[in-house]
Amino acid sequence: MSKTYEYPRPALTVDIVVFALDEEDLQVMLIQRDLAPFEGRWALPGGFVRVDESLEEAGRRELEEETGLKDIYLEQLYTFGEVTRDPRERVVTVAYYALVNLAGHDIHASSDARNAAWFSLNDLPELAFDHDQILATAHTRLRGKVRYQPIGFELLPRKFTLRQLQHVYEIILGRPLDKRNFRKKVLSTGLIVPLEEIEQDVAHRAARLYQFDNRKYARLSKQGFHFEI
Amino acid sequence: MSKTYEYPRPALTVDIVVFALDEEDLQVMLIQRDLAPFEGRWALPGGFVRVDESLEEAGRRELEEETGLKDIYLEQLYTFGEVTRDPRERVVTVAYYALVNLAGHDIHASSDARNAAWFSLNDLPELAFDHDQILATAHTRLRGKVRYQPIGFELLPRKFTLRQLQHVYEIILGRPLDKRNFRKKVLSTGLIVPLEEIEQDVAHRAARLYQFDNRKYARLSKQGFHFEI
DNA sequence: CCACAATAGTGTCAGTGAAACACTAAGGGG
DNA sequence: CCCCTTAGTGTTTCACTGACACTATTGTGG
Repeated sequence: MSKTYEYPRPALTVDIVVFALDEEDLQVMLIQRDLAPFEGRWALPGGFVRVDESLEEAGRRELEEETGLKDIYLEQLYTFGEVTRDPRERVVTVAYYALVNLAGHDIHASSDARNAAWFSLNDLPELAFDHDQILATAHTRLRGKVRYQPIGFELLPRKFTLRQLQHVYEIILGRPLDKRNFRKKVLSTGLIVPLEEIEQDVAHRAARLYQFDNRKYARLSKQGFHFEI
Repeated sequence: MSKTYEYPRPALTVDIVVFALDEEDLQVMLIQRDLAPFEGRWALPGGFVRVDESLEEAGRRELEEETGLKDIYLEQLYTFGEVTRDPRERVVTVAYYALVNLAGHDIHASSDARNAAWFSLNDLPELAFDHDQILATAHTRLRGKVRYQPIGFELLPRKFTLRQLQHVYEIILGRPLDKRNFRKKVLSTGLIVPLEEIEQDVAHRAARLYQFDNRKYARLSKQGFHFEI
């Protein structure tokens, strides 16, 4: 299986920043390393790109192998290629970020028996390699992107209340939003459709459930529509 | 110099989309290939990443080797890694885009004796590999980015008239802008400072020259300032 | 069953920014 | 000196943003 090349090549990996949301704040999925270097440190899930799979395929495969997550929103973030970012040898990594809703997915211990866990962005352990930098880049991108692309929905279940949606935006943007203005703006896009359903098992007036209209968004996007919160 | 690895590795390259502007439209720098595959076809400048240089260093090195361009605005675009994008073997490429002003740089034939030339985006030859896709991605990014980051200046000489600046925006955005509104908006940022100088050798009333205040922009950026046209 | 607690849901007004719009000023060329 | 070309300048209208407070509904507990 070994292979010889005329010139030395950097190793190529993918790393994935998986974001989720709980009541309090943004969470990120980390894996505890069981090998040197950085043994015992927490790191982003990821691994080597095989020669017969695309970068995104590699990202999805590694994510499922290490955390059990699949069928999630995944987008390329940036490629990190500083010469010394890995102490062993030259490693270039293509970073992706992913958004999941905590309720919809089981996160299980990885197949490699490594430890996988969610961490609040406000309470992170020290990370291996340059993963703190990758994470910071992902966080910045998320904050920027959420304002002009409808990706907030990826962090929620398919049916959600406007309160939940506002909460998503408040946590990502890091500031409170006005309820009435938020509802006006969101509904005025026509992309959030009300359902004939209300939330269940709450100890107060139940809120109406809404759903994001993906097809309408796809149609509008092609016409140069510009979503904005 | 050859090297053996336990597992096969994709080759890693960088490709650069260099934009410039003439009176009419956006131009891109292409190189005519003198080797198979796609011999004789036009392609983006680029080449292999060495193990002892970062990705951006590789991009700048290749660009200077192949086109003579240096000290220009360069930013990472996207990493393309489809399995079959190169017919020879698995090649992953980190794409960058660059902005230059035509007047300020000499573009010379490459050291590899390959042919380098500017092409209008509206009149492109067929490109090698997936370079048409890379170019399209770069064009989209440029159009998006120009609206909320002051990169339009990179396409102009250091001293420019407001007419020239408006022209840059009109060509990138692909639509005419109102002269008075444009001037108001641009000047209201305080980042474009008037000089005690006017343009020379024009057959009509000469316009005042302006200059972008990089230091002020850097200062404002840190404070979360949001440039927008 | 009634009072309370908790969240859902709704409209207006003021201020700000965006877009539309046309004329006078300056300078070179013939 | 007339003409051509581009520079340079303000106002008004309209739409959108942000600030702001009360009533409605439902479950809980005494």
